[in-house]
Amino acid sequence: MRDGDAHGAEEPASEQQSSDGVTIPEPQDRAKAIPEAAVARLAVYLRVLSGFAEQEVHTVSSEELAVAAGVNSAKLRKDLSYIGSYGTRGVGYEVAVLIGQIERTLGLTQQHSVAVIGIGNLGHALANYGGFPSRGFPVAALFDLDPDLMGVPVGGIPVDHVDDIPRVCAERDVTIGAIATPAKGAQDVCDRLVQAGVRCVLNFAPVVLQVPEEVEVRKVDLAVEMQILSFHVARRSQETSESTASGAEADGAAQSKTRDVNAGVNPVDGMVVRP
Amino acid sequence: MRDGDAHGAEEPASEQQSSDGVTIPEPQDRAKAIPEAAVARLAVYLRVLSGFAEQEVHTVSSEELAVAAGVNSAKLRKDLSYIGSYGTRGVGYEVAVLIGQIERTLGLTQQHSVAVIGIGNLGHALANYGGFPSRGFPVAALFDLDPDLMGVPVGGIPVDHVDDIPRVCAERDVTIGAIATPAKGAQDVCDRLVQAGVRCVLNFAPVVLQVPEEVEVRKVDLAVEMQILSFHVARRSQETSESTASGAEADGAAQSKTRDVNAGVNPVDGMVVRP
DNA sequence: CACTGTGAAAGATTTCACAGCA
DNA sequence: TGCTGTGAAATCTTTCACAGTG
Repeated sequence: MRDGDAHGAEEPASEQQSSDGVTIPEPQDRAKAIPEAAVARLAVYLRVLSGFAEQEVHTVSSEELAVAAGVNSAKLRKDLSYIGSYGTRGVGYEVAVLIGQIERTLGLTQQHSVAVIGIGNLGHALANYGGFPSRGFPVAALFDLDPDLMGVPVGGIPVDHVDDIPRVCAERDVTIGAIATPAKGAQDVCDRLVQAGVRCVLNFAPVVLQVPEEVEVRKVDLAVEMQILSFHVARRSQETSESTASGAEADGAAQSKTRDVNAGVNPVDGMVVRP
Repeated sequence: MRDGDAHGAEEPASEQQSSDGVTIPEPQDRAKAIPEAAVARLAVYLRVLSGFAEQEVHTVSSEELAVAAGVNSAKLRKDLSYIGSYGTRGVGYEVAVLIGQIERTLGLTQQHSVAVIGIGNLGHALANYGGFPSRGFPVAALFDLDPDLMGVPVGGIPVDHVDDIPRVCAERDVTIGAIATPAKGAQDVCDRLVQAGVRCVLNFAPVVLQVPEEVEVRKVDLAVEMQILSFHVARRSQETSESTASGAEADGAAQSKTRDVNAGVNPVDGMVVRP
């Protein structure tokens, strides 16, 4: 679920409509027409497709791609239909074409420089995360409060003071800020980022950030994820009642050791690099 | 969001219905009746409420709580209505009561031991994350492949080898596994966790895990979050067209330095502890 | 009177199922 | 024939708006 996004107000929406009142997917508002939920999945498809490309797989059917991405094929086809018709009936999709189109749709053709604020464990992990640069998100700036960290290079980039956020972000053309500070400092850091013209924030701090409506915030909250899992544990143990025949045994196909399809996925994406 | 969840099949749903065919919210399936989306938000309300409790605020209205949590008050009231009627009309909610009821609903009255697999930067961050133990998720076991790490304590817990997952998880009664390994190892680690009886997985590796249907997986994927942000940047810069009067200036109330409401939220939740 | 709790409407997302094309 | 692309139905989620209550 979703998942977790945190922006209150909606933009005034200057709906582009054809004169007869029916919204048609013209180039201009094609982007606007894609459901939020589908966008999130497109990013997943992109990763899976990269895996296929690496294994020299050139064509996939909606069914294959759907299984690899963990969704059903109808949903996948509908999602892809939002970005256009790039499949071949009776055959499937060309991996390279689909990658290109999804990248275009997600705006990945241009680079987005990232600033990481809060260089603790998580900040280190983010600064070193191989998946970012390789996917068009170079980490361009690091910030912290700790005087001992100033100038210390982490993942090749020297740490600056949070007071320099406006200057440094402007200089290095930062478009995304990743807030990995403790809760207390998060809103303050966020305000500085907004001042500096950053319009996209990825918030790891356990706080609901207050931002002007033109700023997009996405929140990653570990405690919340845990609690959602906890809810499901609780719900299950509560279902001690009937162990329905069909429910008892696993789906056979589902459990299998290290499935081929994802086995070699994008090695550059290794999550963790030790300091 | 939202967020992002990743479980394919649904359970066969042995719907409890009253004999006349209308589903009534009996204690048994009360949990089942709560929409997935509402569960995620309940966890957020819980955090905000903890903040209020700490500031010695004993009563909140739906409006206050909604603002602090970044949702609208109608949604908040509906969400709370799923867990029961604990408000007082004309007054609001008692903070302590609400905290208790949400905790009960989310199954937080019992502890859930967590195992972290993959002790790199992210693993360190997770092992040291103060928000877990304080919220009923003690980190009880750490695993890695690296021989140099075996027995080394991280956040007070010695690292074990991934081969010992079944034994150690059973011994320490682990219910949640947090996979912070590189992509390659993730499915293998996941399989071992499932073998060990773990039914809840928080997956940070950029892979779609294949699991039996009784296992719940939640995925946190940084690259995907970035790409969603990228999409919104792209959409906006595409909207170079009309700069609608209302859209140009910020919402006044929204932007304000370090809002009171969240200023002192749960200090124990500090995201990052330096090694 | 102020605020909760909730049916019912509106909107968004998912699923179905099949027409249509290579 | 096999698979895509997509209207239409089903389902889930949000919002509205107001009756009901301490």
